Amino acid sequence: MATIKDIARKAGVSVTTVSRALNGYDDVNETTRKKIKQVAEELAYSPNAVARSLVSKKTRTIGLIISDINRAGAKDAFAYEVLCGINDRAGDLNYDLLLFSTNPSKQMEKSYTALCKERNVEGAIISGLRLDDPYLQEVIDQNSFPCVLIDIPRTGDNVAYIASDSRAGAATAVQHLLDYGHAEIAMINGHDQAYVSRERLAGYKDALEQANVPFREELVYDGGFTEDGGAEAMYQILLRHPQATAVFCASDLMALGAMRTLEKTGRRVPGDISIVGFDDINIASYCSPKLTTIRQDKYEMGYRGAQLLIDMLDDRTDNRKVTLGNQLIIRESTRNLREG
Amino acid sequence: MATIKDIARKAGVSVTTVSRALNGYDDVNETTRKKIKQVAEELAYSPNAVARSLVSKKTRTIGLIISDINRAGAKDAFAYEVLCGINDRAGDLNYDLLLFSTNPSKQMEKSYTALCKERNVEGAIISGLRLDDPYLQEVIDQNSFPCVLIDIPRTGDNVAYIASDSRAGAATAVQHLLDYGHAEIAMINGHDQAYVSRERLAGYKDALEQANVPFREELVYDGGFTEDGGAEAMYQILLRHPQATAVFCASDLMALGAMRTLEKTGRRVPGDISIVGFDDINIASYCSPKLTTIRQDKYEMGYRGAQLLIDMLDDRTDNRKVTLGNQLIIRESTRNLREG
DNA sequence: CCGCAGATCCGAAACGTTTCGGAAAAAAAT
DNA sequence: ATTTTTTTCCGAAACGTTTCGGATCTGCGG
Repeated sequence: MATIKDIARKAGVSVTTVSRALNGYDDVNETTRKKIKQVAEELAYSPNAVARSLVSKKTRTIGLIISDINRAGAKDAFAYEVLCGINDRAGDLNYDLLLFSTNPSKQMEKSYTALCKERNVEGAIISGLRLDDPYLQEVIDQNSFPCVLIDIPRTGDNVAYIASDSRAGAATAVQHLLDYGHAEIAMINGHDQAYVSRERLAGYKDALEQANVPFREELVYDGGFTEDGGAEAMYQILLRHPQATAVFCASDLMALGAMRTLEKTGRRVPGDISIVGFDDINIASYCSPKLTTIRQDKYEMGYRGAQLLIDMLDDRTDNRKVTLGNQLIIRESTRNLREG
Repeated sequence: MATIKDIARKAGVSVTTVSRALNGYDDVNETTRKKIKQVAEELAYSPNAVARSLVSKKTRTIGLIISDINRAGAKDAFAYEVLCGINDRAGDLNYDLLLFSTNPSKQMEKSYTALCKERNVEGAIISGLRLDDPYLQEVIDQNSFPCVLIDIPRTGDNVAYIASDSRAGAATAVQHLLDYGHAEIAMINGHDQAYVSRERLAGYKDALEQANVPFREELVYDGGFTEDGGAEAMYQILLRHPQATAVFCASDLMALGAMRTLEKTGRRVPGDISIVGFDDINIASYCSPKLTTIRQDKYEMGYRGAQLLIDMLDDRTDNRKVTLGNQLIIRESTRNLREG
């Protein structure tokens, strides 16, 4: 590996000059610059970013802590789409992404903060954390690097977040069912350590209240955000609330599980029961019946999240909260009881 | 940011001792070690990985060049699943992942080799490259870091690859159609700069030859690996080869496109035409009819690819080629003409 | 001929670690 | 009491860059 010193020696100049020549400073004669560049070429010189970072204190790297990058997350490609958004925006602005090996199986020995500090990333984007994550608070309190949280509404001096408006989205979903004349609407939620679950439950209540339908706690089940959990919750609903005509699911994956249960037990969707999901995952528009759902723009979350982080890095913003809107996509899984 | 020097000063020892104490060397008195650790704690010391890398020449980082991480790739989550596999294995072995910002829009100014060398990654995994990628050859010829290619069958001193056996997989798929009594089988391929396309075409020919069915070039169309491309290719097939009773698609996404065309034109799958795909993407088991396809274990590709790379890093293997088997998954999109 | 401005270059320090080769002190062996 | 070993420590160099503060040289106006 040729270094700047090798070039200096061979070109008969100092390392200072080589550095300045290669970095385009203007206090170096064009002839020497040519010469230096040529020598660099001959030696197949490649700058050492590690050494550079050490002195410049810049790594041009964004740390990524995405705890839901795993096999299970392949169906709803939530993490993936967020990642794509981040990757695209970061790429535009010439930042590389450092994906930390957060090992979910054995508990981590190092905090997220420690990881980021050690590696000198300039900022970090964190996604997929539970509210009870032991290291979350430390991230929020820390003050050494800017940080963007995805779907976790916490802010700090150095911490911003980007989230989709789960509450309004859920309200829209339930409103849609109410508009279609459904009165007894059950809900399959995720789990109570997810921010989005809390919000979606709140949205569910909002819509009911708006329509003067009393909220009944017993109509809400947790499906843990998994397909199997959704399927299981649906069984409970069928058993205990046979009068329910609609179910609002806090994720499409759980909605898919619920539909599986309904199919197995001979119910028709939306004939007997209407289903509305949340996310608009890819499968939603291919399954049968096609799923009515609330679309979240996950790519946009990543893209805007990366932008937000970089704005913070450059001190270009004081904004610490970004909320994205969602959209109701009506497909085939909901039935209008008021028509025929 | 407290450094090792600060600790040394405050603890009244040399930096050498601090370094050795913190790194668990045994030539330091346990009392001093305690003291040093305590001071480190007080100062909230966090080691600087950049400085460490500079001298140790190790970054414990694997470079990732995955050119198909983008929005379009969300449906077939190929890149995603591979990434998950890599992430899991790399995480187990305590490597972090550096995702390079390969900007596909504007042509890149730096080669993959240059990126990896500059950042001092210990090795790299490359996926999603076309055979005519201008920088591919350079990677293969380079000798400065080990590299694993995914689905690109090229090797070198420092370059290994992992691929799924596309040829055998394709042959199995076509064989399945032949077994079901189909005689005129069209094919929708990807594009000719993809290795897998070439292999799948070869597999298609293999199966035909095996069954003494003459290969007819005009039955093969390119769909560019996109859903729309598949839909378009299907129109061509319907128009020009109305006798075809089955289509083998080189990807599930194109198969989905083809089914869309068939539905629009009033054909029934598998009643009128049988379809078999390739990949087994998530949607394949949810769409209607459910898609018969060849399953590739993409997660496994990533996982084993990471393992292979790390083996190379540790000089633990001479193996430069890994091929994974595929599996025929029979669902609902193929009809057996021999029964009823 | 002097002084000065601009152009071009360089030495040395700094970034935060690791590690080599040895030194001082304490303990053990002779 | 002297030598040898062991334990514990440290100085200094090295990794490959950037950058600060000059130094040297050239040409020009006065």
